[in-house]
This record gives sequence, C-alpha cells and structure tokens, in this order.
Amino acid sequence: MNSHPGKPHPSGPETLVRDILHGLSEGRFAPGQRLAEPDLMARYGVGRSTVREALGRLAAGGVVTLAPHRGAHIRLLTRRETADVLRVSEYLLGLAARQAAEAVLAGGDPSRLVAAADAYTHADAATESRARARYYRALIELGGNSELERLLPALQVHLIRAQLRSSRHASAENERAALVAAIRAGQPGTAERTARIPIATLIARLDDLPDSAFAAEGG
Amino acid sequence: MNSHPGKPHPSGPETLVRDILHGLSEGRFAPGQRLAEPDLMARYGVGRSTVREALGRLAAGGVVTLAPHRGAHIRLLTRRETADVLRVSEYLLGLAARQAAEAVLAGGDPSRLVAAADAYTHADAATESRARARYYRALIELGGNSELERLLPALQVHLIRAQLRSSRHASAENERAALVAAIRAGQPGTAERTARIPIATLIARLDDLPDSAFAAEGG
DNA sequence: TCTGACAAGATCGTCTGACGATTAAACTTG
DNA sequence: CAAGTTTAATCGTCAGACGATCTTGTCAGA
Repeated sequence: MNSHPGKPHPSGPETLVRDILHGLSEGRFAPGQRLAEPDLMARYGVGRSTVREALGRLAAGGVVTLAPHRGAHIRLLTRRETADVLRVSEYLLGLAARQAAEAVLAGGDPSRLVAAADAYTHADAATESRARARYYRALIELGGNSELERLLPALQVHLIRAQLRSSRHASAENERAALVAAIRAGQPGTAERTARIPIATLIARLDDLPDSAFAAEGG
Repeated sequence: MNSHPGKPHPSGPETLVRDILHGLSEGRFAPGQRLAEPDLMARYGVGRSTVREALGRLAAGGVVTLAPHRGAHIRLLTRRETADVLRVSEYLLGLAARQAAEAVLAGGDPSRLVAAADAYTHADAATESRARARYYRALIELGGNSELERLLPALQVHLIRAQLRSSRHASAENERAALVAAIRAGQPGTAERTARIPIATLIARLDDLPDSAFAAEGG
C-alpha cells in the first residue's frame, strides 16, 4: 500500500500514539477516518496488542472513538461537542494561567514560557502547530499542576483543530502578549481572564463555520 | 471454562473497571496497592488482554499508575497532587454548575438534579458515596457538556477519596442547597461560585491531614 | 555482622495464532 | 427493485511463548 519506511518497530505503543497524534496535526489523518487494526498492524509492523493498546490510549484521550465491533475512527466532533470541548479548555487554560502567575509570585521562572510564546509568534505555517503545543506546555509546566499536565495534551488536539479551521484574528498575538505579561507580573486574576479570551472568541466563532466542518448533529 | 464462584465473565473489561472502581469506594482496594496482572486474571477469570485493557483504562482515568515492568498500582497521590486534582475539579465543577444553570434558563428540567441532591442529603453512611456520585452525574447531565461527562467520572474518584478523609463540615449541606437553588433559579454566576466553594474548602483543609494520608512527597 | 555482587524467579511488554460473535457487504430471490 | 440470506471482514477475548526487566534471596568478602 503506502510506504512508511522510517518506522520499523523501535518501541511500544507510544510510537503509534505519537505518530497518529502528530499525523493528525499535519493532515495525514483526517477526522472521521477509519483506523482498522489490521491496517495499522501492517503499517507500523507491530502486533495487535500494540495497536490495540495505542488505540485504547487515543480513545481515552478522546482523540478516537472506539465503537464495539465497528472499529476505531478518528473522532469527529459535532458542533455542540466542539463547543463543549472548547468550553472545558477555556476553564482549564484559565486555571493554568492563574497557577502560572501564582508560580511566578512564588519565585517561579517564566523564561521558558516567554521563549515559547516568542517562538510561537514568529513561527511560520509549517512550525506553527508545534510551536503552539510547546507554548501551551510551557504555560502548564510553569503552573506545575500535575493534573493539568495529564489532561491538557488531549484537549490540545481538539483545540488545535478548532483553531486551524477558524480564521485567525489579528488580536490573537496581542492577547497572548498580554497573557504572558500578566503571568510575568504575577497577576493571577488578570492572567486567568486573559487566557480565557481567545478560546471564548473561538467558541463564539464556531457558528460562522459551515456544517461540513463538523460531524452530523444526529440524535 | 472455569466455573469458579464469584465473578463469571458476563462481559468485557468494563466489568473489571467497574468492580475496581466500585471496590475502591468501599475500601476493598487501597491506594498504593499493587494490581498484578496474573492476580487479576485469576481473580476475575479473564485473559490477559482483558486485564490489560482494563488497567489501561483505569490508568487513563488517573486511577491507577502503570510503571513499566513494575506493574500497576492504585494511584496514591501526594499532597500536592491531591491539591492539583481538586483544583481542576473545582474549576470543572464550577463550569458544570454554570452550564446547568444556563440549561435551566434554556428550559432544561432540574428535577433529576433536585431529586439526586435530596437523596444525597438523606443518605446514610452506606449509600453516601453512591448518592454523591449520582448527584454529580445529575449536575453534569443537566448542563449537558459532553466533555465534562467524559472527564468527570475520573475526577470523582479522587474527589470522593479526598472527601472521605476530610471530616465533613456542617455547612456542606447548606452549600449544596444553595447551589441547587441557584441552578433552579437559572443564575449561572452564582451557581458557578457556589459550586466551587466546597472544593476550595477541601483544598484548604488538606493541610490539616496527616502525611500518612498521602504518598511520599519524594522528588 | 554488614555490604555488595550474582543468580533465580516473577512480571511485564509484545508477538503469534485461534475461535466465536457481530457487523458490513455481496448476492440471491420474489 | 426490495427484502432476506449468505460471505467476508473485523472485532473481542483467550492461550501460549519469548526476551527484557525488575525484585528478591543467597553467598562471598570486608
């Protein structure tokens, strides 16, 4: 079929998860696409256990849906579900920002976050999604909330997808700058509020997107 | 095959997950306890695939930790991690309450929530944890946020454990009543704030608990 | 007696192969 | 051309196997 020469069987399911996640960012996998076990076995040269394990993790993270006897599909969200995910992200990111600011107050070092934000702002189309991920990670690590660290990677996937579809608005960079400033200044309240703005904006814009961007709203 | 008493094999890993989760509430499994695969295989009369799948899901939900080649243990949180989990729960539950109130404004029916809250208040020690779980579920279902529905069950486990350890304070029931009232009245802001109070209180009280209630804070 | 290296045992991670169950697709009939 | 039936493709789970890795117990040397 296709040629995936670079991936023999270096190690575990982590590789699969990573590659699929990564491949999602760059369009190699499309939402709604089927992920059949035999196919993945062949493609990555691993056994069913490994494939299954990987799919399980992806499903747990909400990236794929696992319908009994009907296989795994890359999760395609309805408009409603997208809004729900974003809403949760909004709150969680707000918390992350707050805790980052609190961490700075407690003597934490925001330099990595600043660098990541900077890199993100100057990223081109090719490196953008990666830079964004790094930025979020830096934000969360500064706050040091282990639970957020566990949770947010999964949300990121959807966040990024939503942002990809939505035309970016000019003020985004300013908002980000304001957020970083608030965190550096150790202002939890401001940081939280500022962090939420972009996502709230995103949610508001969801209505502008065509139905084709979402799964059928079926009941 | 085996006709051993206890647990036949009615269906999949879901059974395992449920029983372990359930057993956690009633002390049948203790935090930190080892969960060896061969042991579980024998205990539930299922194959390794099934055990592994179940452990994977529990790990994804943050209920057990899965150390490579060192087996699965029921996750034991450090004081810090507990605070982190509760912090996230605080925000998420706040969001849930807000959305529940919004749902009522939009014509949603809060009767199930009211009933669950009532049942929880009148529950005795035996039915308490179950009633609490139902109450949370009703709250989230009223809000209708699919992502919260996906996320919160995992948080509940830790929430409940934390609450179990912390002596309950008298005002808890009043706070709950206030929350339900705010939701019924369709006051999102009040609902959100009210929902967060009990958890914030819990976090504040974490310092009163002895070190023995947590995993070693080791680096 | 205490400490550290080594050997034995228990588990884990992953693979291969197999079998019934369930779903989706192809085909046969009115 | 619609509806029921047969086939093929998967999935869920089990069983057995093998190397890798962690744990534990033993034994020699300080």
